[in-house]
Amino acid sequence: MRSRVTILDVAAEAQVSIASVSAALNDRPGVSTETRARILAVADRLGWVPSLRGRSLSGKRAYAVGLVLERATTVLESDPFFAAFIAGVESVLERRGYALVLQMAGTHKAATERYRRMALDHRVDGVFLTDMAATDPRVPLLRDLGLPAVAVNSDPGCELPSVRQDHLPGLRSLVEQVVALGHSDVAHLAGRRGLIHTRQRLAVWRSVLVDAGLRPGPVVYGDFSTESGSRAAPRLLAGPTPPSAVVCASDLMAVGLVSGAGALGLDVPSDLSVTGFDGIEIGGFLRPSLTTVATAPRRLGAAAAETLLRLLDGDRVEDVEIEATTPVLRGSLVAPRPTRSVPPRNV
Amino acid sequence: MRSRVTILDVAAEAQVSIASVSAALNDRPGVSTETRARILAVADRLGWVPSLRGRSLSGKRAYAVGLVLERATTVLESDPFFAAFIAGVESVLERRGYALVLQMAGTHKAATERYRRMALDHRVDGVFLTDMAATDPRVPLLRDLGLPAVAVNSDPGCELPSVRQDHLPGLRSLVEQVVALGHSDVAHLAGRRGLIHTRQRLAVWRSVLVDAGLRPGPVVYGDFSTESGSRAAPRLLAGPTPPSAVVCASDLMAVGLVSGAGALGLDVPSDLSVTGFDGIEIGGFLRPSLTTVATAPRRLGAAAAETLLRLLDGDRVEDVEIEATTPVLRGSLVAPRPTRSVPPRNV
DNA sequence: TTGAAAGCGGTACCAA
DNA sequence: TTGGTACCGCTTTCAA
Repeated sequence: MRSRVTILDVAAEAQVSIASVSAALNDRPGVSTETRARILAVADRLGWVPSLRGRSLSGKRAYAVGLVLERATTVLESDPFFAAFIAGVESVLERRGYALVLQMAGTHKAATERYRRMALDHRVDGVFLTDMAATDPRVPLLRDLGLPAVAVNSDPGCELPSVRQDHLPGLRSLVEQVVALGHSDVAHLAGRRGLIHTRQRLAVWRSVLVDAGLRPGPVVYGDFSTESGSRAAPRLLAGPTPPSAVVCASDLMAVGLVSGAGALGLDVPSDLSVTGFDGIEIGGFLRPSLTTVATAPRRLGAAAAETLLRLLDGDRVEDVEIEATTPVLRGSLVAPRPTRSVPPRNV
Repeated sequence: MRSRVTILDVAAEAQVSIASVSAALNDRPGVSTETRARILAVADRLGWVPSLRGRSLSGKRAYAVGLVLERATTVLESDPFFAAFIAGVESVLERRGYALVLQMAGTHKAATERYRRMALDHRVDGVFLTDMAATDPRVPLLRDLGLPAVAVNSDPGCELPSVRQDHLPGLRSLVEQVVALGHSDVAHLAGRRGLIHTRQRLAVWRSVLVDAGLRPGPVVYGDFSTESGSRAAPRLLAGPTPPSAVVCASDLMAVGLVSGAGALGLDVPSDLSVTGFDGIEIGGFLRPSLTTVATAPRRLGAAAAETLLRLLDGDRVEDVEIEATTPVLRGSLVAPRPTRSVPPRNV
């Protein structure tokens, strides 16, 4: 683990001062073209790579950004957003020589502490905020800490620079499709309480139904996990007049709900239509295949990283909005069976 | 972003030298008990957190370790190992004040380059190696770079310190169960060629069948993705005498295979039994529920992190083996239908 | 037990 | 265009 070669070695070998080496490497003015060429050649020959440690201490930059994932481990393990988002972030960071520091926290409190430490010990230059809550305590925290941050899918009024993908169009169009098929009793399996997108999705679901002159069906909150979807089934479907369709706030919950419905003797889609949200790959391979709303976490990650880097560069940044979500109609959504309790008119 | 408070402030406030502050904070001898207490009290009052930058430069430690994930983005997005492994790693790192630097690479070559850079610019003190190939070029690379590393599920002969979870017991027991149910024509949907665990799983599948006096069925290689499982269906099942059971090297491929079989008019489990590997949560909620082998990526991650930290501390480390995998028998595996081509003896 | 001072590997200012 | 040099914030000798 000897990295014997430092800027001093390069300077000596090229017979210049370290100041010149630094300037040459960083493409700063003040070095003649030929000196610069000589220095770079020597650096290359010696295999010199500037040490991040020295550079960080001196330059006041960690060349790293942070992401704290805050959710229960079990949920996280199958989370569809996570990996794709990070892949998008990484694709941008890599080109700029930045690294991603990933941390996980099981609780709100733990996550707060991780952010605080990352800022205090200067491990990162900025962070991403995902899973935004309506009144998110991390926003004032980061302001106090002076740590640059980019919020992902935050509320429009959020004071932080934000990147967003509009959930509404895809979901709205999906629920409209549900209504168009003839469903009049449509329930909602919502996400975790308090999260912004949980509210957004609930609001859209409700508004489409109301606009269609229908009464919104029951709402049950889950936590995005398959397990929570399964658990929600009895509460959602056990009544005397169960809904004919359930719009779920995540694909995993939708899968769980299908499973839970099956345990109650209800078949999807013949007895019940179910839709998800996220567009996880596996949804297309299930039986029935899962109707859902396709999201683009990878592009969101890339946009978030670009915004954060721009912020760190001191550029003015504006909120970014990537293309909206789109509905994906598949087998788990069909027209409802004719209701038996309401006899046909022409009898 | 002013962290005005440095070791100098603490030293001044406590009226001691910075050397004493450093010694006190790091629990080193050479400071009297009362001086130490006073220093710590002042540090606490001032809210001083030692800067990683100064510490790293001086102490020759980055207090970070790296993980380069090397797989196609699409596969990664639904990878069941990934998130859980990282969660396990993080749970250990966090307690020691270490951070995880996560990088992604789409190709072998890109991954190699990321490892090289991480070592050369001293961003991390050590790395994890996952998805070990039989002759893994990263092993000599890291040796040359002098970067400490821990291998995950490597070959027994691997020169690197390793943590492993034995795949064999769970899979062996599962295949035995398949045979015991009466399947005599059992195929295998293997993982990516060249990976160590792909070979291991293939070998176990084969040996159980051979030991039972059966001829191993066809083998098709996939890439662990759902999509690849679906694509494998025709090759695996389209022959004149399709197998009655397929043992898959991953749950996602198993799900894809079930889907692909359905497209060929084959129902699981009535026409075909399918088993997976990994034990992803969603498997228990599918129809039919997925028979699989449960793995423990989280504990593997924790063990890997502990081993790596020990290695960085200069301690002697021995390979770690966590508890073996276990089979999980569920609905996708049933006894084969009586073969029609072989008439019952008692006719 | 304490403190002064020399690094660690860069960046950047200021003279020459 | 160059080189000398003072930091950046901490760790770690080595004297006092």
